[in-house]
Amino acid sequence: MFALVDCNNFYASCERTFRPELRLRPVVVLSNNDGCIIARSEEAKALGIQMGTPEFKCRELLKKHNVSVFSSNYALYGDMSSRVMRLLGKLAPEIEVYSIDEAFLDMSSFTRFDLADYGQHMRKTVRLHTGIPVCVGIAPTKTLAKIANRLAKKNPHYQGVCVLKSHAEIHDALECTKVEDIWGIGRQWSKLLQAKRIESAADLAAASAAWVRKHLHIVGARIQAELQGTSCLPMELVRPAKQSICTSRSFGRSVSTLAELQQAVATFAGKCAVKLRKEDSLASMLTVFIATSPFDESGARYWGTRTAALKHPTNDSRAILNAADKILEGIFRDGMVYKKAGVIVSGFVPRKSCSTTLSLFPEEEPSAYERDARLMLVMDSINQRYGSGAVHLASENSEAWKPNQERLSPSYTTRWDDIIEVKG
DNA sequence: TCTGGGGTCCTAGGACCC
DNA sequence: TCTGGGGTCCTAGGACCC
Repeated sequence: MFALVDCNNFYASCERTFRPELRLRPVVVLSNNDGCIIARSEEAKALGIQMGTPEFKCRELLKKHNVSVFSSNYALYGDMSSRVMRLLGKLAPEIEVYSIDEAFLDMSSFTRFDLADYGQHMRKTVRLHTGIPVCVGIAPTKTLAKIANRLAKKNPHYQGVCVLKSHAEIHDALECTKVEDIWGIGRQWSKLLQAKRIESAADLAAASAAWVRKHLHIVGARIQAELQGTSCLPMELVRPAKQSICTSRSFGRSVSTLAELQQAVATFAGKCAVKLRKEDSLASMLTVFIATSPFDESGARYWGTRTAALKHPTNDSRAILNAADKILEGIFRDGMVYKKAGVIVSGFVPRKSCSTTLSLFPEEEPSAYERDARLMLVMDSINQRYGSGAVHLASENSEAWKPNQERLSPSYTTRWDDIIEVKG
């Protein structure tokens, strides 16, 4: 048996934990640049505010109902997440942290427990120690646990915990779940399935396996098997190493000149390099993209992207910034109004496999590689101590290219300055 | 006026190898 | 007219997730 523990309205709940007067009040959290609504409290959902709506489109509604609106505060959510996960990790022998707000737990050894009771115990524990409300779904496969969790959230009579164990329980749950609400079935596949009159999860479980294999490929075949109760998706206990790292940003304003884009791309490339060093790996490929707004009907549209191999695998900020700048010059088109840009590093090789070539003359000066690595180490440690951006390459400008966050809450749990501000 | 950011996996097809 | 069999690697594109 697998349990899926999922935090309710996670970002909104994080904000509310530190503002108890907002309990029972509508709260929403915005995406970067304060663009779209990405989290809503139950009260905000009840007002009809949809997930992903641009803020400007429901500004009136937000104002009319005195909704509390927050910019997204990832320092806060990340820290609250790790507190929740630490607690969950103690409640089961194995945990897979699936996303910032959900985790799978291995319940296979809990045969002597009443699983619903234990689910309640988990909920109470997390609520007591973090203030975050969670729901629990328990079932024989991960996909069914997802469905159980959804039912626990939707139907109050479950009181936050839904266990699907017997054949009948599972069948009833599949009957009342639409295909588009199954984990792994997105918009395109829903359309395809509905056209074939496959409308509920029960329909999909009963559909022709050959048809599913042909049209939804191996991924869909696995989903079907999981719905039928055959577990295909095992617990993943260690986070697999990243295969790519991306830093991208929509601009709060229009950008047209190469010089401006160069500064933006240099800034994003610098952030990629820092993330890369944190992962302790080297990248061998670099992608830069620049784009006009997909929503602007008037101007010319353009999506420019190019990937290039780096001369040597590296995580050196200077090498990555230089290469990114060259790519940018190749894809830049004059006369466009750019709204977004990004840098992706990929083709990772572990650092250890590259730096171990021993020098024949160890008394000599350190190799260029070691010297560069030390320089980056010094940069990172200065920034760690005095705040990121304390030292940076001249072409970077984090201040100029950071997203708009006009309604940012204090980082209550990760910044001393912000805690003092709360007291004051 | 104003529309997020960061990921993964799979398939198909082409180039190339012996 | 007849034209093998079995691979790998790479890339683009399409689907999905939170």
